[in-house]
Amino acid sequence: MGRAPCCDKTSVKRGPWSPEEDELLRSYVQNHGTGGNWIALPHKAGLNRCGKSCRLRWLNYLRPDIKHGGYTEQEDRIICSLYNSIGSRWSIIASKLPGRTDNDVKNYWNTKLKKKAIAMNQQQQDYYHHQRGSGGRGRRGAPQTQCASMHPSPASASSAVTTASPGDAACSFGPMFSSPTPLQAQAVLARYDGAATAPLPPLQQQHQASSLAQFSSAPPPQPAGASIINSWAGGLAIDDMFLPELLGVGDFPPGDLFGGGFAPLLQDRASSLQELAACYFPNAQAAEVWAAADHVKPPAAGLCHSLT
DNA sequence: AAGGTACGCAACCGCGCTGGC
DNA sequence: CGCCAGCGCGGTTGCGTACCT
Repeated sequence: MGRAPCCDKTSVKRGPWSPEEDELLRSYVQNHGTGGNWIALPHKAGLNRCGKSCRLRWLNYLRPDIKHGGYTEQEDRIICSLYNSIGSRWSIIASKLPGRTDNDVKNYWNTKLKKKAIAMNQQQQDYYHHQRGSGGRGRRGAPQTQCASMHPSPASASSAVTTASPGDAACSFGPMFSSPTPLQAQAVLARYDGAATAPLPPLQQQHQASSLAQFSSAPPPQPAGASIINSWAGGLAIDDMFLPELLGVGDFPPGDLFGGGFAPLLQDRASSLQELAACYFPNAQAAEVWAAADHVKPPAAGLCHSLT
């Protein structure tokens, strides 16, 4: 037996909204608010629509502060960085972009940004192979490609797999990465947020120290031919993985990072790192609580407030 | 100019979570 | 404590339009 539908789909209108319906919904919400009950709202507003449909229409289209299109390079970078770090949690990513909705960000990623990232990855791989082929020393540690940075965490692995097209082979989003463990995330947070945060309990300090040591250690030797992709477990810290993209700096070849046109927006590396860490947890204590709860994903509430 | 194809986006679907009872 | 209605989210679908042949 399946889940009961939220409304009688045979008796409510579906499909595109008419301007009249938009106006009805807009005026009702502006005058009365949602009343905390979207299911009852369409009846009160005189709309022959499902409550969920009304909610979606309002949140994604009618809300007064909504922006459509015209994504800036800064927004691109925020999306890419957050996608890399937390996966396809569009509502969280969208919450960092004023005026953007999760649906909008999701569509933008799926239709434009992902291709951009894939193209850049290919460019970087070509560059890397060229460097190796020409006997260059290569870059510090294992080469970090845009592709690597574009791999979502396993939190989104399933969706990433389903949305990847066959043509994505050059950057096949797959479950290649293991997420940072809660303690690792905490360690990363503490690494950049340390001075301003309260000391951890002794046991947590011990765990954090070992986690940090593991997390921050140099990557193990990469087997030939398998060196492109690094993993959390391989020793890449958050900043190593995608901070250069966010900052638009680092030892990346010219021309990468979406054409290299991203001027550094965050000049101060330390504060940038803190902002990124804050995308995971509001503070070290929150990270600790989360770690103690052994959650798989960072908590949805309170994320990334520093970027808003 | 017409038909086919690709793309972008709005909307829908269904599941997990949460809070009230 | 369990149930259930409602909410919120991510994934998917389908339609309109732009572009190509």
